[in-house]
Formats: sequence, structure tokens, C-alpha cells
Amino acid sequence: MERSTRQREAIRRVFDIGQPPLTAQEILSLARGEVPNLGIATVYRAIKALLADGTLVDVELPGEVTRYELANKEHHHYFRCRKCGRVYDINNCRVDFDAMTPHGFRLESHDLVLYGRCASCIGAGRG
Amino acid sequence: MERSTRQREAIRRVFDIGQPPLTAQEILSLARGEVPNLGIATVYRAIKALLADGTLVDVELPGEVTRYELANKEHHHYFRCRKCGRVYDINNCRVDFDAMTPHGFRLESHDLVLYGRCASCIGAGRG
DNA sequence: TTAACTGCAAACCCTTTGCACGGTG
DNA sequence: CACCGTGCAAAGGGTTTGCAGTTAA
Repeated sequence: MERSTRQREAIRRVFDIGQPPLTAQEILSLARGEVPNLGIATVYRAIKALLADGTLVDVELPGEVTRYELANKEHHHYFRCRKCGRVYDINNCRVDFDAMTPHGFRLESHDLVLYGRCASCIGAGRG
Repeated sequence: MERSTRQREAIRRVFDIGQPPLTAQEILSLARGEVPNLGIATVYRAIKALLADGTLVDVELPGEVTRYELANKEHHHYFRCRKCGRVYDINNCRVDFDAMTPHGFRLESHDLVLYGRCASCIGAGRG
């Protein structure tokens, strides 16, 4: 991120309003509010730069396209609603994953995704 | 899987020798031992059929292409070695994920991947 | 001014699909 | 001998890259 451009600032600002993890397409749609003819290639290039400088981290949910979120969050996991597809952050990770690690293996990190129905989809009625 | 063909049998047999989760390309390479000019499309079609009839399940590790393994295993998770890239099954899942689920949400399932170094990569020396 | 940035379009990788030929039951 | 299954190649979806025009510094 050397130069400051309208495009990059718009993309960066997308994350300033407490967004859940976003796909490149979602970032594009949101940033087009400020820069209407923004191109997807520019989004990907900006994402790459923001990943490299540590501003963003990628969120890879099994079987889905990569999402991105601000890196300055606590260690956390995700809950994906099977109905609406939204992804929520789960902040309490109080699990002893070391107990699951085979003897002789060294555990360094873990990824966890919970699946089910979110409160709004349950509240909205059957489904 | 209606008809039994050389291709389908070769693909099915790939999994009979205790394979770790395999990518479509790996399945192709292995099955070509029996059917040299096997096409990748046939592999994908066979995988789809084997997923549909419950023989295989897909294994989606964050940021990687889909892998496939036999479905007749217990509920389990994966340990991916950051050095050699191999994926191991983790069979003891005794975690109370419900405790991590937000109020009002309904937990249906979960995916867990542990990352680190496997025993052979630790034993092999520095790294 | 001028080198980095942008948007478009083409290229890529993985997966799926259309089609005519081949093989199973 | 009907069809399903196969291989090839083209099409799709997401991401990356080449290029000429644009713009920040």
C-alpha cells in the first residue's frame, strides 16, 4: 500500500464498520458505494497488500470462497448459519485441543467452524 | 454408480488401501496405475456418485482443494502437518462445542483442523 | 513529471458440462 | 442393442496477470 488512492481507501474503509468476514465480491459491492466503477482486480490487489502488511487476515471456511477480516481481533472462530449463510465470530475458545493432539505431534494452531442456525433464522420461523 | 466399469472400479479401489484424504488429482494419478488414460472428468463424475451413495465424504481443509475419503469412519477431525503437508485423522473429539455456541443459536455440526508438526517431521530433525 | 495504480480483458486453476464414441448388461 | 459411461475439449466460477491509460506525489 504505497500510494493512497480513492480505491484503496474505499476498500480499507469497508472494514471500519464492524463487518463480518467478507468475500472479495462483497468487498467490491460495498466499496463501489464510494467508487462506482471499481474493478475486482483492484480489490484483489488491495486485499493482497492488506494481507501482506498485516491489516487483514483471510478466513477460509471449508468449501467456500475466501473471506477477509481485520487482523486486530482476538483469537476467535466462526459460526456459519446454514440458512442465511452469514458468518459470525465466536470469541470464547476454551477448548483443550492439546488433549486431542496425537502423541509426538506438536500442535501450533487450529481452525474451528461451527455450523447450524443463527438466532435470526430460528426466530424468523420454520427453516 | 449403476454400471461397473474398469474406471469406476479403479477409482473405488484407490481408497481400499488406507489412504489419507485425497484430492481429485491424486485419485487420478493413483487410478491411472490401472487405467492409464483415465480422464479427470471421469474421476469427478465417479467422486460425485460415491459422495451421493455415501461411500465417500469430502474433506475441506481451509484454503485447499477438496479432498475425499471413505465415509465409513467415526466422526473425526484432521491434523495437517505444516512441514510435509500430510493430513492425519484425529479420532478423539470430546469437546463441548455447545458451550461455545451463542445464545439463541442452534449448533448442528462442526469442522476442526489442527495445525502443527507431525511426529515424523519432528523426528526427522530441525524444521 | 513519472512510476505506481487502475480497469479491462485475457489467462489460470479447479471443477463441471456437452458431445460423439465406446462398452456394459 | 439400448443406454450409460468415457474422454476430450470447451465452459464456468473465482482469482491473477498483462497492458495501456490514469493519477498521486
